[in-house]
This record gives sequence, C-alpha cells and structure tokens, in this order.
Amino acid sequence: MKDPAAAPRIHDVAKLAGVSVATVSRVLSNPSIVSERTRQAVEKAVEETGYTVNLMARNLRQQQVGAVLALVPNLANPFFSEILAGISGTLRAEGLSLLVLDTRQTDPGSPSRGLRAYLNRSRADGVIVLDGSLDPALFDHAACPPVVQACEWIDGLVGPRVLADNTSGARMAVEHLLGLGHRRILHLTGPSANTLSQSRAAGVAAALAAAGLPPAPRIEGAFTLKSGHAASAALLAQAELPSAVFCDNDEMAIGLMAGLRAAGLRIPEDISIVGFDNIEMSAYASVPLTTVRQKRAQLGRRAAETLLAQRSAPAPTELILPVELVVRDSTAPARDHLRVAARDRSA
Amino acid sequence: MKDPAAAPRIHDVAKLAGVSVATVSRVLSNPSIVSERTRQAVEKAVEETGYTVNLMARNLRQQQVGAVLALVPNLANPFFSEILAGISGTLRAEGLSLLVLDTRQTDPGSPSRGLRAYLNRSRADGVIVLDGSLDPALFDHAACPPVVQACEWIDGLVGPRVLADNTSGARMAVEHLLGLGHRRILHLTGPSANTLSQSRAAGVAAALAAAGLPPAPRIEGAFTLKSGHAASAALLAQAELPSAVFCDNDEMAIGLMAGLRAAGLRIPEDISIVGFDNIEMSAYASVPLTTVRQKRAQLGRRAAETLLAQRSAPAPTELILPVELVVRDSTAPARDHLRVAARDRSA
DNA sequence: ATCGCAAATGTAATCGGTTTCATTATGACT
DNA sequence: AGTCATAATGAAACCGATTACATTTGCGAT
Repeated sequence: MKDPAAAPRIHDVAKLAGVSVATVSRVLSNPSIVSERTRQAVEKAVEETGYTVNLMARNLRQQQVGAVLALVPNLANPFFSEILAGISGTLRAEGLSLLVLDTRQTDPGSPSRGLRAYLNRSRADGVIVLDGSLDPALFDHAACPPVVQACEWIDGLVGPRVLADNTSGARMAVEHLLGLGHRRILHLTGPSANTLSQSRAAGVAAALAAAGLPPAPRIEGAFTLKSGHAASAALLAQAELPSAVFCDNDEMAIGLMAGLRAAGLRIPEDISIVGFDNIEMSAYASVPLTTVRQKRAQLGRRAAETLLAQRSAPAPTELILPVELVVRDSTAPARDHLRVAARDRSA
Repeated sequence: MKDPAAAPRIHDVAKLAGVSVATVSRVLSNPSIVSERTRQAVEKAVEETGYTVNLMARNLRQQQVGAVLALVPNLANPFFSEILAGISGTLRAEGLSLLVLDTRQTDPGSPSRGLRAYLNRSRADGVIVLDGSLDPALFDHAACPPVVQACEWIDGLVGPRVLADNTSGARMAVEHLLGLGHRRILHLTGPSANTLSQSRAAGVAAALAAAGLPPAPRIEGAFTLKSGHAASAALLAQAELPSAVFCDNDEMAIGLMAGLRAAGLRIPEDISIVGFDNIEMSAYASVPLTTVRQKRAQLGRRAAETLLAQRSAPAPTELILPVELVVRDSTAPARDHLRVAARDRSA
C-alpha cells in the first residue's frame, strides 16, 4: 500500500492522462511539439494530481543544478548584501536560485578546505566571487564551475570580472578635495592587501600626482565602522592634522566622523571627509557624507548577466561600471584656502 | 573516445581500485564497514582520479537536497543579512547549503506565484521564513518542506517559531523613558500589518498601562531610514511635541534623529529617542542611540537549529530569545520632570 | 575437516525525470 | 490509391550515485 500523501510522479500523471511519461515530459518542457488534444489532457492530469517536477531528477539528467553560488566575505555586511540582491533578481528572472556562502565562516584552521567542496559543478552551475582574498588555486580544477569575479577580484585568477571604477572614483573624490583647496589630505584605506584598496590608492595617487603633490599619508583600516572610529585617535595624535580625509568606504568615514566629532572637531569646518560607496546611511549620518556612488545592485545584476553569458560565449571580459561623486555636507573649502582667497582679494 | 577532461565517476574509481562501485560508495559514506585493505586501495584511487561525488545523483537517490531555503523580505537590509549569517553558519556545520530568496523581488503582479515553485521538497530540505507578510496558504501543500518562522511570523501558519522578545523589549524601552520622567511618548511604528510592530506595540501599551497612562500616539513608518526621516516632519507638525520617541527599529530612529537635528532640536536635551535592534551603526550615530539589543546572528542560528531538530522530532515549538536595553546618549531625563523635581524641592 | 555466523563485497534495483531512437499516425501531393 | 515527408507518440536508455539483497570470504567453535 502506497503512502497516499506521497508526491505524484510523472508516471502517475501519464497514467491518468492515458499517455506515456515522455509525452508528459514534453508537455512540461516543450509544449509546442505535442498535439493540442493530448496537451490539454496532460495539463488536466497535472492539475488533478497536483504534480510538480522533481528537480533533483531533472537536474541529474540535464547535468545542471539550477543554482548559482555567491562567495561573499561577510554576509552580514550590507555592502555585499545589496550586491547579492542584484544578483538574486537577475537569477530569478532566469529561474535560477542563489546559493550563498560566507567565506569567512569557514573552519579557521584551513579557510579554503571547506570552500573547495562547494566549488563543484554538481553544486552550482556558476560562481560569483565577491571576495578578493581567496586563493586562486581554489578555482583551478576541472570540476569548478564557471567563475565571475565581482566587486573585488583575485590576482592570478583569469576570467570575467565586473568592477566598479574604483580608481576613477577615488580620483574624483580627491580632485573634489583639491578643488576645495585642500592640500593636506589623508587617506584612510582598507586592508593593504585588498584589491579595492589598491585600486583606490592608485586613484588617490593619480589625482595628487596630477596636481604636483606628494603621495598622501595613510592610515590603514578594515572597512569597518570600528576601524574608522579607531582611526580618529590615530589621526588626532598626528603632529599636523590633515584638512581633509578620503576614506576607502562610507562605514569607515562614518566611524571616523563619530570619533572626530566626539573630540570636538567640526565637520566640514575643521576637517572635510569623503567616503566611498554611498551606502544608504551616508545621507543620514551626523553630517551627510560626501561620497562616491557605486551602484551595487546594478553591479550584482551585471555580474549575474556576465555569468549567464559565459554559458554561450566564454570570454574573460572585464566590465568596469562608472561611479559618480555625490557632494553632500561633509566637505567644504579648506580654511587655508579661504585665507589665501581672502588675501588674494585684499591684495 | 571519451572526453579526457570529463569528471571521473564512481565507476572509474571502482575500476582503478579493482572493486565494485558499491564498495567505493561505502568507503565514502561509511568507511567503518569496509576492510582496511580495500579502504586504502579505494582512497588511493579516489586520490589519483580526483573523484568527487556527484551531488545531484546522491541527492536524487537519498531524496534530500542538502540545502535550506531562507525567505527574506529584503536581502539588502543588514538586519536580515545578519540573521542570514547566523543561519549560514549553523547550516555549514551540518554540511548544508543556504539558498536565499528575496520575497519582494517576485513578480509584482502575483507576489506569491513565483514563490510557490520554490516551496518544494525537491528544491530545499527546509525553509526558514523571515517574512511575516506572506500568505500562509503558500505553505499549505504536501510538497512544502518543513518550515520554521524566525524573527517575524505569519498569523495562521502553525509551526515552530524563533522570535526575539519584542514585547518585553518595547516595554523595557518605554519603561526606561518613563523612569526618566517622560510622559509624552510617541511611538514610531513599523507597518501596522507587521507582526513585529504589533508585538512591540503591545509592549508599549503594557508599559504605559502599568504606569496608568493613556496609549501612546503613533506615527506609522516602514522600518526604513527614509520613513524615519519623513516622520520627523510629521512629528514637528504636531501641536504639542513629545518629549520622547520610541522607534520600532534603529534605522527609523536614525532617520528621525537626522530630521530632528536638521530642524534644530537637540538630542537628548530637547527630545529623547530610543530604537530597537541595536544595529552596529547605532553606536556611531550622530548621537549614540539608546536601543534594545537583539542578537540577530543567534536568532539565525537558533532558527537553523530548530529546523534541523524538526527532522527528528517535529514539534511546533516557540522559542523566545531575550533582549536587553542598551542605554547610550540619546535618552535623558525629561525636562518637565526636572522642573517638577525642582518645584518639589522648593516646596 | 565441517559447520555456522559475521564481515566483506558484489550485483542489480532504484531514485524520477529527460531524451534518443523507433514506430505509428497524419496529411499533402502525384 | 499510393508514396513520402512530417508530426506525434511510445519504449527504453540514461544521468550517477546509494542501498537492498545475494554471495563470498574469513574465522572460531565443534
């Protein structure tokens, strides 16, 4: 005696409709090749039985999983989750589902060991990597599905990438400060090993070099509120305060502002601050933050589209998405600059 | 001629080791029942071929997917993504992977239609629902895997739940304000249909009733920074300003504070603000926010554990996690209260 | 040596679909 | 009516593992 609550199988539908299982399968996957009469009969039978395909069986036969894996450094970080939202949207439109793995949640002993098991064609049809700190060797085996790098990237891992224009963004930010007359600009960076930090540092260097200025002094942070806050102490301990700070992301900028304001500095009167990313919070910070807008959801969408495109035409494309400066209240003309301007006028 | 790059199958390993496929399978899944000699031979063959099991085949045979689906209302919201991080951690320890679906990204025409396809045993072994606004009927069919509700819940959907103690949290927040002498307390709520809003409103009502005070006036928000900011205008338009506001979450509180400060009000001197959730940003807000701490990662972990426990002992448990008040700088004694205290002394 | 039981291993069924290939039905054209 | 191409359908192979069941092996007890 069979469990009456058992899910109906394609065989049950076929029997009820008086056709073969092959026909039922065709009605479901390619209705155009089956006659009107039988199609209707099958659809009726599907309706009556409440049949839904068993995806495990279908996937096994079709040798595809119907899912894409996203590797994120920190799932709890809104920066990444917004990219994920973009990825998710594109995947759903294609009927694919999104698997998420937090790369920092691995066994601390061997961070990559647990990951390798997930980098397998039988787990996911593709991988979107949002963590630039991974070992490229992880992806270097036959069983690894197609990979797209997004946002961050991995040196030594060839393949398509979708990136924001970090260098231009940083350059625009610094040029904005230079235009306001700032000359003593400090760069609050992300971890120096991080690819984002590196390309943003390049933008900073380019802007300063173009203005004939020496490289900016740096404080290294960790992209976190906390590290931004901690940087305020380091900054205030310096002999000569900078007149402006460019921060590699908004979270650090907000942490930094909190620390500076607590120490009695006024923003932007005493010190100008620029961030990067334009997270939603930045508009509502203690002082609305001037920052570089990066369209994260779009970046996610593009990454997913790039991955899907790989199926038909594998090519190691590199897509660089434009960014733009958003000027709010955390930046103002340098006071030195004002003095100079006043002197010029009086002269 | 076979593709030399094709992934090795269990058959290849068996041939190389000179054993049957059954033995190879046993070495991989239950090594103890195979002799030392053959086990080593098989392990060597696995090593040489670089074999890894095909999960689609295994899953089909074992009738399980190896994945859990999380239904979140907004993937980009850090509040949820931190819960996801907790879920993810627990699942990984069990070798399960995490599928994520943003319930608001469905076809706007019929929000639940797209979802139903995902609520299927052949897609996921279990479901963790973080969205209380879904139709309970969605889950009411035989093919739906076991469900655990977390954080929010769905009226009319029986089954295990893991919740923060929203009512107590709200009550503690309001009692804190009452203790500071506030009597004119406004409640900035989430959407009135939201279960979280409702239970927090219950806590607010309980605290006020216990103090013999009438219900608090409300402004309805949407749990977003923007709606919190918008609420500031509505608040300032009122004839009599409240001396304190309890906000249903930190994001609204931060948005509200930004609006109030822009209008020239000082926090906490002119008005006290309490939030809920204790998101990381709250400590770095323009004024460090007094709020109710909710352990989101733990909530996620518990939800995952509850789901796993359902496998062996299905039971509609309800787990309520404690919350605690975190007092920072956004709350201070009511000025009325101070006046009253002064008068009392002088009398 | 023989028996019996347990341990080790092999054979083949099974999971539930999709898809190839063969077969039958349909219909157009001469 | 006969021929042939094409459309519609069915039978069975296949995807790649796990596992029930059968068989063989190993070993101690008699």
